[in-house]
Amino acid sequence: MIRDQIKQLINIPEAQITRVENGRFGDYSTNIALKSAKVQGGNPLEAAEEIKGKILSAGSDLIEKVEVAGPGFINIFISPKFLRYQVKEIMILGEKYGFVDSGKGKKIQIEFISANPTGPLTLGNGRGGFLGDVLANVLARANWKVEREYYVNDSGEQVRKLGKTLTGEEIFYKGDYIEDLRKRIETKDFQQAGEKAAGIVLSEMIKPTIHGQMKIDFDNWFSEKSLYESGEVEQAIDLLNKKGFVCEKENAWWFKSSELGDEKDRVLIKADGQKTYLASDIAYLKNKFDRGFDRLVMIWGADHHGYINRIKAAAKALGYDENKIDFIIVQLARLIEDGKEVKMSKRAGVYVTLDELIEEVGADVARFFFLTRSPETHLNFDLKLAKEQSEKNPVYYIQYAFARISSILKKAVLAPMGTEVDLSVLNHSSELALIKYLIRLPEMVEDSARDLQVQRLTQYSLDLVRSFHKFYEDCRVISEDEKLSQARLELVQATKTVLKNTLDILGIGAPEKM
RNA sequence: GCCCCCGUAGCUCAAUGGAUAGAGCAGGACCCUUCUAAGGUCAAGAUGUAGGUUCGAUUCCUACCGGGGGCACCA
Repeated sequence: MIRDQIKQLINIPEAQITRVENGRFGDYSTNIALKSAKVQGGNPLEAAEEIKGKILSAGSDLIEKVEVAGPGFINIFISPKFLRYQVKEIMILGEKYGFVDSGKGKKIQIEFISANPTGPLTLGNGRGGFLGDVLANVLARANWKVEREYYVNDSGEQVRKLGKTLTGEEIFYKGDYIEDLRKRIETKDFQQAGEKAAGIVLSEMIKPTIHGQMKIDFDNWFSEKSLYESGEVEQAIDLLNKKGFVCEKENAWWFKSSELGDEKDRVLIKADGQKTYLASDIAYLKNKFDRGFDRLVMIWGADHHGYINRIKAAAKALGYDENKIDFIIVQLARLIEDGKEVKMSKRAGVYVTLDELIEEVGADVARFFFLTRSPETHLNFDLKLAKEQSEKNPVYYIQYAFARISSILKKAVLAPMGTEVDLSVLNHSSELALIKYLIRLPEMVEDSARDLQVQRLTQYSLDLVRSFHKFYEDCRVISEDEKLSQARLELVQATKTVLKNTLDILGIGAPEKM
């Protein structure tokens, strides 16, 4: 990676090399002189000049020039020669271009969606769902061994409520699917009815939406019920008890989580003998750690944020490192209709399902829509507007570039295999600018795997494609000039590779024709 | 009352403490006898308010004003 190569030239481990957006200040920049002057005293400009000298004396062909600017920035310009060489590199690596090794083969699990099997998936599930899927793709490219897991809450109160809704004892859920389930389930036992219905909802509603519409493949569907059947819930409570974190109060059994950073203690076993959701969740947490993951990612809706301290407390109580857990809280989506907010409620039957959304705008647009937004922002969702705007969506802008590329390559007569194409004729500013975007992919993967911010990748895909469109406008690829044509075709081919790899990470289709 | 998140252009969103705050949509002016005009070029347009830390703040801290969510022997 280029950042690492520059870092080696500077030879200061703590130096941060950042990519510069504005070409005037070079391609990469470091503020190490400003930082070190702050710590050690002295003039940052002098320190910067010293480092500049160090870089230049290394004589690397990576460097075009180095400038000291402003209060003490060191700006580094990459040489065209090096950029052209990167095109070759992309051609050689192909679909492997953009893989990095920051994960070092360690095991990570991402648990996401995990919606209760009591009804269809809705908007909010889309947000966490696409995020989790893309995160998994990114981490896999950063050499993490990734598992995608869906936790199925097929036990507990919500299943009983579903059962009661079906037997007519009490109405908790509404919607056409409830009528449908009622016809198919004969039993008057609400427990049985609930379990049977949950199974149907999972296999006939949730899974088809996830596989068929969202294009997500989970490695595991983990059943909450199985934790009860295997005795793991009991064992987890026993273990907590042995460690002294359980006490009895008012006929219920409590987890003394307040001793471990939670605001208050939490019930594990209710006075009526029922175990709470937290009890099985602690067993689930233990199960995850025991499976040997080096890192756990949990993607939850904002309504679960208060749960973080409980799970951290449980991790501590059981003797696990709570810092191995990354909680990602995605804010809820608000449904807007005719300019006004409509409160979504599964119980009242007011919601937009993911199936509806994807049918209206398509899977690619739906994905991109959610992925461009950082998880912590509150998003407004207007289905009507989404429908209108899907015609003019950024996804089409991106896919159009891919189609253009494919069209050029189809038309071109490529030099025979093994012919050495001379890229030194690539000198146009649009050509070099495009290469600068191509070589960012490995950085994007490394950064996103580190901070789990995947909206960066959608932004990148737009920047990359904009740069290509500009190149297309400025530089005719297939022309009389045979040498130039071949060089540009190579650049177009490299662009296709990088764009395809980027779209693969995002899970968005790359059409040859539009 | 306490805790978490958000407030950026008319609208929807970006921006590891950096330099001139970026896009798309909507609106304005241009560019097709040329590899896909679902494209390109130009102009216009924004950090809720008040302080603080810093060489430097959309970003960190404090207060305030708006909006969302959470504070169960629910999940």
